Parts: sequence; C-alpha cells; structure tokens
Amino acid sequence: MTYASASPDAPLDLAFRALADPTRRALIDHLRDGPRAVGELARPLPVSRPAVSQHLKVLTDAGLVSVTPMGSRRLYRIAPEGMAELRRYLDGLWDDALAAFATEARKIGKDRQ
Amino acid sequence: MTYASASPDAPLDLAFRALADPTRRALIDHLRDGPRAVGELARPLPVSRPAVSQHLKVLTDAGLVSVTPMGSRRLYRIAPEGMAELRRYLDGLWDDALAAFATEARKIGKDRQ
DNA sequence: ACATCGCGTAACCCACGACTTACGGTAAGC
DNA sequence: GCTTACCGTAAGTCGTGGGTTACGCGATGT
Repeated sequence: MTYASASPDAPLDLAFRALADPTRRALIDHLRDGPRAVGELARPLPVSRPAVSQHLKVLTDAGLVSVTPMGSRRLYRIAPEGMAELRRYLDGLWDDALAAFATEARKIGKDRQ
Repeated sequence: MTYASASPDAPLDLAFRALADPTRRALIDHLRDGPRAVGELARPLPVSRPAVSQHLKVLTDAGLVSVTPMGSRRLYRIAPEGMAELRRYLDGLWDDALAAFATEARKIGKDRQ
C-alpha cells in the first residue's frame, strides 16, 4: 500500500530532502535542547548566516521546525508532528519487510518439501 | 547528545540522502512485498534500467537494501537493519523535542509566577 | 559454439541546490 | 530620530547528482 511516493512535493519528499543535508541535520541537532535564534544557530556552523536562514526555510517548509517571532528575533524549534510522519513511514517499511521475509521463508520451506 | 552528524559519509547521511530521491523511494515501495530483479523494478518506472541500477547502488551503499545474485539475475530486497538506525534517530529527536517543550513550559510557568 | 538475456559501469550532459555577497526591512537602545 | 542588532530575500557562481546512450561481461538456452 501507499505506493507512488514519487510526487516531488509530497510531505514525505520534503521531509526526507530536508534531512538529507548534513548542515540541516546539524541545525536540528542544535534545536534538540530548546528553541534557538538564527544567529545563535549560525555561530558554531561553518556557513554564513543567510545560508542558515535558507536551510531553516527548507526545514519549515518540510514541517520539521516551526518559527515564532520574538520581538526582533525569530525563535526556531522542532515540530514533532513532522517527524511523526517519517516514523510512520519507516514503521510501515519495517513491517512490510518483515512480512515479506516471512512469506518468502514459508515459500522456500514449501519448495523444499 | 549525538551532536555533529555533519560527516557526509556517515551512515545516517547516506540513508537520508538515499531516501531523499522519489525514484529511490518508489523502488523501496516496490520491494515492500518481496525481492525483485532489476528489470522487474525498472519496467513500471519512467526511467531507464541503468538509472535503476545506479539508484539501487545508492540504496545498497546506504544499507537500506541487500543483493543476492540468483543465477544471471540479481535479487534486491529491503534490509531492515538499515531502517532501524533511522528509526532510532527519529525516536531520539522525538524524545528530545518533547523534553525541550516540557522544560520550556515549566520555565514559562515559573516566570509567570 | 553462438545468440540472447540480464545486469553493471563508463562517459557525457544538464538541471538543481548549496553557498556567497549585497541589499532592505523591522525592533530595540541611546 | 538615528544608529545598531537581527533577520529575510535577491542575484550570481559553482559543484554535485540524476538522466541518458554505449559498451562489456557472465549466465542461459538452443
């Protein structure tokens, strides 16, 4: 089930593409212990601040982080609902793969009879 | 914890980059119900067979699928161990995000006193 | 032995994405 | 009001990755 995840703008696609970049995963790892502003996130990273802004836009478009303007700054935080979808997808893969293994093993056993 | 996932050849990076492509996710979706050969996988897809071969190489390098030569053909199947790592990563994100929310909510409550 | 099938690899082309610098706009501080 | 922080967006460059065709190799069948 749930075939044809080939639409390039599907939420799953946006999420996986967002997490494919190491800089963006580093940003998410920094957001693990609480909300952060852009300059705060950019300081330890080896890229410029505008680059971080662009990465954060990709992450928000993917639904993985959320923004809340706090005065002159913008606080980014992890959006757990976005990752729930990824977990569901991987759980489904896991289950189907195990089921396929089971039926295949059963078929081999029957052939061996 | 588990900071600095910025190494471009780390297993997590290979796995996310592999799943970032819609064609590769379509391949995995076709492998959900059992092992398949390359030509069998390429037929319903809108790309050529060599392209499918290259995608399968990316998936095997990421540890998400495994190959077993069957005579003249090569059977590809899902490798569940590869996805277990992704699930662990997402589970950790999930937990940390919820913990961050909790401490932040507690801090706000204390400020409001 | 020879033709055929199934597959991987090499070489090449083209599009996209990651990064930079430069600029503009809004909130806070003096 | 003016400056200074903080940030997003625009424009441009450059590397990488996904696509193709062409080719070569091992296994299958007649």
